[in-house]
Amino acid sequence: MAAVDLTTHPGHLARRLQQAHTLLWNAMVSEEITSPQYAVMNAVTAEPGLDQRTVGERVSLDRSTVAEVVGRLIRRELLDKVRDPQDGRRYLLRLTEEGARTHRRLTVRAARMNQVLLAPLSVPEQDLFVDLIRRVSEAAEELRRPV
Amino acid sequence: MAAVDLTTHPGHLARRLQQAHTLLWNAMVSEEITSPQYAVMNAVTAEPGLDQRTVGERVSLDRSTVAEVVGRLIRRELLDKVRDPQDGRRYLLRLTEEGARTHRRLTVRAARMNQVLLAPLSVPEQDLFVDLIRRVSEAAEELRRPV
DNA sequence: CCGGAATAGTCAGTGCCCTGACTAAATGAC
DNA sequence: GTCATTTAGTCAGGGCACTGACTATTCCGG
Repeated sequence: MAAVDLTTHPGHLARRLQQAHTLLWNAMVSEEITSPQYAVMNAVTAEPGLDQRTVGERVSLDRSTVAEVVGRLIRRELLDKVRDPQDGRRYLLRLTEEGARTHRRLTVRAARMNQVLLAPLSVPEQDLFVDLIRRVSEAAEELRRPV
Repeated sequence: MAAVDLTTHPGHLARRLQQAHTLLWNAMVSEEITSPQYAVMNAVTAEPGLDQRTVGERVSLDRSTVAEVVGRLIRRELLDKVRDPQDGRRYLLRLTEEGARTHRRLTVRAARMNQVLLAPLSVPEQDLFVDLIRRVSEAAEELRRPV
């Protein structure tokens, strides 16, 4: 015995929240473009010409994962990658025409999906929820810094 | 332009919360046993002799993922798997001696880790936080049912 | 100017997570 | 009792996410 109730463990709940989100994303936003792919497109929309490392910083992904996601977006011709003439280590990222169109389309759908996802909470609870998650994950990110 | 602030998207925040949790888990609970592996061990502790499908139900994992996680726990000799003599389709799962010991050890550490993870929130906020995540993910799980 | 440190990206390896197709076993309707 | 349906588990394939080792380029101190 001595088993624990996992529904009191925030880590376990975070994983289930993620699952719920992915489920809803596939149903209401896109079956082809995933949420992390959208996040990368969104970062490049905000700051065209970003390099991969900085994109990773913006969306909270490590270099390897960014490289994979970027690779997939390029394969689908939603993203372009060119060497920085100023710094031969960097690649500069930019959305293609189709990438920009896709981003706009998904932005609308993602907003609708967020409403459905948070529908079980009242509006003030929704704001509180977002605030609490943000505070917890930001605090934990600090612990990473001094590595 | 027309980029969106991802810190208002609960899905994105959920992913970051997961990252934060994994980071803390590795630092404070175990580098070998992952949180999903612990969840499976915990389910088997609560109900020894569970089959894989039911374990998946208890910890919110699909059959394929359970099979992988179970496989890794068996390789580490923390778990045993035997055919159900009553039903030749099922495998019954049970912790080994070492598995039970490991589960007890990690339970203590996980409790400490949860405190650290939630430390940025006041105690009433912590309860609220857990309640809100639970409500959102449970509601989304309902949407899966009628598949 | 040159050589060592730092930086951007890649690659291999591990683990989580899902879907869809498949196999083997059990069930149940006739 | 037999055959179609359901069920438990496996497997292939795709995507996310990390670490640690490696390459190429840039930067910086002397």
